[in-house]
Amino acid sequence: MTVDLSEGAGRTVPTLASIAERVGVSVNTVSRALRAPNTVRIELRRRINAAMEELNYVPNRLAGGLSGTRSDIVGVVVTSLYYSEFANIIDSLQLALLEHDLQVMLANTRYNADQELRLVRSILSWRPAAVAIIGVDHPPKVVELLKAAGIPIVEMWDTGGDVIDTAVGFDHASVGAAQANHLIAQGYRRLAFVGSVRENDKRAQKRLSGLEAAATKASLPDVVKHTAQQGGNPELGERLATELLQSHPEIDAIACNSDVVAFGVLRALRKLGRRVPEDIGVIAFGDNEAASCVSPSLTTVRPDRERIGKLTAEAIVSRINDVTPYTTLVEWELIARESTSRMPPPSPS
Amino acid sequence: MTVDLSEGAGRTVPTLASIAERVGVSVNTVSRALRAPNTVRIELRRRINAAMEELNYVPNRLAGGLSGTRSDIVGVVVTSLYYSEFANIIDSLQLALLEHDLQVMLANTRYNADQELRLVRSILSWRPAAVAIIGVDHPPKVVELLKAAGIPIVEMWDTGGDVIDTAVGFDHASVGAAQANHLIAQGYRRLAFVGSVRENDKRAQKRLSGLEAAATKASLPDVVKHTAQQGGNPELGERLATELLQSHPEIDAIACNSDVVAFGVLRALRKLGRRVPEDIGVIAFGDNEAASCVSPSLTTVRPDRERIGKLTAEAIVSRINDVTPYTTLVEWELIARESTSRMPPPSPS
DNA sequence: TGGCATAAAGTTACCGTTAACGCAACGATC
DNA sequence: GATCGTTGCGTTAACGGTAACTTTATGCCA
Repeated sequence: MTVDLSEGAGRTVPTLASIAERVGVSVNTVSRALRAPNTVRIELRRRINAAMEELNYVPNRLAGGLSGTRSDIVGVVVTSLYYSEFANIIDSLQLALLEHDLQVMLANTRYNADQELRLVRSILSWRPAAVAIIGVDHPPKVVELLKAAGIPIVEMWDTGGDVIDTAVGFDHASVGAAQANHLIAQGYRRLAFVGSVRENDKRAQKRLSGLEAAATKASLPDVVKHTAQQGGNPELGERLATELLQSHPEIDAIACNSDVVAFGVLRALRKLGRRVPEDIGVIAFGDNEAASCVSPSLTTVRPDRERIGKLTAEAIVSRINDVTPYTTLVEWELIARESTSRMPPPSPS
Repeated sequence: MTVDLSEGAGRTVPTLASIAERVGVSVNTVSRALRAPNTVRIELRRRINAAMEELNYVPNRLAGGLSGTRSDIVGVVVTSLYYSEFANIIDSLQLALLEHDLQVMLANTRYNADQELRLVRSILSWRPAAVAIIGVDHPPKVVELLKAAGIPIVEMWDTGGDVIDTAVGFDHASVGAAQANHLIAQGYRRLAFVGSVRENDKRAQKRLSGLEAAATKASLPDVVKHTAQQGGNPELGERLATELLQSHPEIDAIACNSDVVAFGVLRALRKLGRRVPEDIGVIAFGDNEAASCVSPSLTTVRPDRERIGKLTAEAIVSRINDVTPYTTLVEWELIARESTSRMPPPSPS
């Protein structure tokens, strides 16, 4: 069970004390040379740095975090890592946090509420300086723990409802409404919704609700839903679309919960001989990197993931510096492409 | 600069001592109730657990890690988080580590060697139980630090060369060779290579070398290379392919460093009126989720990312338990699709 | 030249947990 | 009934830093 320290690595990992001894100063002086260099004589500082370099000293942040007041860890809790759904958020978040010497500790709940509780607990046990978490809907116990931690909590991706502390995201219901309205404007009337809508994916549910509300408002027939609990992928989209059109051949537009599912939907429609966008329109959500490259190119909604990551980092730093909690709305954009372009573009009169 | 503890959270975070006091036992007994429950009387244990529940106790792993011998952190160093290149590896790695209560601490070097050194140092400062890192080619100082840490180091994605400790990956040169051989078998002769090949992306360089070696071996003319240092995306692929065919119209096959770049290459070819696969073949690497959904569907190489993540977790656990270092070769698969299917499939005689 | 602010280094007391050790109470053994 | 191994819990000393405080050396000014 012990970690292997074989082949000559028998010597122990250097500590502040090793450095201090070697240079002939107290431990605290070495610590100061790191934290507050200008309180140590320049010449002594140089000798200390040389010793650190020589011994390959790496500070022990466990000890630092325990002793000091700062911990430098930011817990990041996402619901999925699959495909690029949240990877780009983590990417830009991590880059921005790096400038403040904050380290990302990652957890992935896979849309599982029990797992979420366990992982949040686990993250908190590292006494992070802040926690960034996907979504604003969490089990009560999770909310309780996060609140009790007394650290900044930034909820990402979604907004609205009971924000624990600070939020950086957008309103998913209005995304759904925009999807419906775009389809309607393009002349589609019999809408369907297809994709992976997991029990704990409140965002997907909100988008669907927004879509349905807009359809109702436009006096359209009820949106036909055909969803699954499993994760979204092209194969799922292909299957769901095939089944959907078998039972509901009248459908003339399919909104997909994600681009990846839409890719499969497009494939199904091709196999079924339904022309897109003439016979059926397809709209999705996510702006996958391939959305503009499939044919027909996919109309979708592009949330600005890089910006969410960057703004989340800013929010974390602000909150650590005692700025009051706030909510930031992040822009998203409906990108109309071939898969829904039934109407000729308005004449530029 | 201090963390906000506003609105009634004035009370301090509970510690083992709080629990101990409340139950009327020593701190160590509470600690034991967590670590070795069967050394504490069942009735007492129940009271301790009740107190923990009531106070929302979350153990402080900084303290635990400092005091004990175990640290429960696994540092994961990747070169990119963009798109799904490594996200799925992290995903399956994290899931597998979870079973052993190991927490992922993430760092992203963005193919920057200086950043890699800084991040490895930062990760090591958390005294992780192990480090998983993309690639087997690292700056000397990084290797030195990782070796000196005296913990299991698992290098992922690539193999060969000087492995620090343990590796889980595949040989990228043979991927390149397979790509070339597939193109050749399909009747293509004038090969080109296109994509993002960053200075620190040794894997891309190895694939390219393998491709060139195979082309040379088959007595083909030199592979025409048109690469960029920036990250790969469809726009890059579109630009590079357009430029390539302007200067080298004789090219009849393009190997791409990544699927995402290939998506743009396909778009460029469509715009240029070159038929794929008849006039030009396109092969890529990565098996992006959309590869089977673009048209023509993309021939590509699929590395088994889930398996790499899973096997890396296994390697970490094995190494922590003192199993000797080893290297695992992970399978990859060339998936022939429409973009290179110039030859009729061999008759099944 | 004495007095005092200031700079530079040392002392000491934690931070919250684990691990080694100690010790009392108890049942089994001969 | 003295000996001995268990069981169950308490005591104490780290772990490697940080921060508050103290001490010593130095310079400056009246």
